[in-house]
Amino acid sequence: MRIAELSRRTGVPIPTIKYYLREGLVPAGERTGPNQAQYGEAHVKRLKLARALVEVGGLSIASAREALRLMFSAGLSELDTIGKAQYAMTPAREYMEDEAWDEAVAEVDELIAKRGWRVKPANPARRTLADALATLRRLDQDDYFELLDSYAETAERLAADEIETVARRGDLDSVAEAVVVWTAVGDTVLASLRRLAQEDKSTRLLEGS
Amino acid sequence: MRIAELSRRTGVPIPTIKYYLREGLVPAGERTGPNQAQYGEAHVKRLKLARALVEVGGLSIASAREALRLMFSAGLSELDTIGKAQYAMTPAREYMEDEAWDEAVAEVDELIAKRGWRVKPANPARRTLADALATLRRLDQDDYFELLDSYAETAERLAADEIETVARRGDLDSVAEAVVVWTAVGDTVLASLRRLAQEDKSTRLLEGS
DNA sequence: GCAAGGCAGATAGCGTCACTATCCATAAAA
DNA sequence: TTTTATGGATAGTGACGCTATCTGCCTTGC
Repeated sequence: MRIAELSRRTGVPIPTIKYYLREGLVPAGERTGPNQAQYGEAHVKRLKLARALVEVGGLSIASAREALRLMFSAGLSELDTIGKAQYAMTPAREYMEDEAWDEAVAEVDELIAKRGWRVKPANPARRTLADALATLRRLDQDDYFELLDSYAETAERLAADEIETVARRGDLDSVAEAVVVWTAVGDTVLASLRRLAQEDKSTRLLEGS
Repeated sequence: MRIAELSRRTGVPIPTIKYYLREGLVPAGERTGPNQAQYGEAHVKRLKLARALVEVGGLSIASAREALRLMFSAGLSELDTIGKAQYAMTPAREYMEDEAWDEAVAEVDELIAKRGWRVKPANPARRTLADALATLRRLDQDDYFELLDSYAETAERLAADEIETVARRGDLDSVAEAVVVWTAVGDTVLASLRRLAQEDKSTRLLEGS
């Protein structure tokens, strides 16, 4: 198919497709002439995937490219490729390194140890979590920390369900795809559900008083 | 205190404080002359709060302003103000309205009904969730939907814990503050914990095979 | 009392990001 | 044979979150 059909099938405007091609989110089509190329189903899929990561998952173009690259990399049989794809999805940030930060880092390490989680030191989620906890401390939201165990418990159960479900898929390619998509879009799903449940609970609470 | 100390206390550069003042994220100081103003503890707190919403919560300046405005609004005794503050934190987006979208909207309604959640139709999380589910459908990630109940269950338990903890606070101002901060920063905490737990579970799974 | 520096407020500028528009030579479609 | 579409290159756009500069005034240290 040509670019117009690719655009129609995915809902992505042609100039945007060209941009994604330039940025390497979508591989080039098969050239059939100086100014002609053919695209296939793989391109449709890849384009939909790229859009989902950027639009729903909120990834930057650079992060999405990296995640997609790892996801489709040949050495995917090396098992840590999937983990690296996850890492690529956490954008780097600068952290304010004060006492609250040191404390938060220690707290994260402790939590991981307590849960017996086996997590590499390089996992960027460690820093992101520490930053969030440090922020809460700086805002004197101390009672939030009572909830941390409950959060961790919850996260663990979710992860168990997710990994179990995804492991039922046969091929590794398909597993890698699911991990990336579920991570990116799953954040949104979970956050939305949490907001809905919060509204319900607070409505009931206020009604009872 | 003057602006230099405000900057020192919060770690926010002076030009940025001036920008936030212009944008209404932080109220003006008390004027003591044509070009002098005094800031107090309230300004320190408000500034830290604004920074947290923008940096950790990822809110736009406009969303943060709205959330802060509602959070400190006089009519906070009207109970739905807190809910509105939540709504302000979900950025608006455009949705692709195809069959997958209609299906997803119905799915969300069904889920809410099944759970017995009392949620206003205006809650923007409904649309956000529908969009995420529609995206997963378009990517043929059908097995994800097996997890939805588990996600909803999880979200409900989390919300129950959160509301219970926050309700222990005495004054409504403090409750409103916690709701906004916990919503914004809590998303990050939960997402990070989920990633950490995922790495653990997948490490164990791969090791066993 | 007086120079040096800080301050509020206004205005303009900057850098990044994710597109979007234009142009060209060529190729396909009507 | 017009007309439209295409790939690739290059340049432009608009939003966003700051950041820099300027001006007239005030505070501070000597």
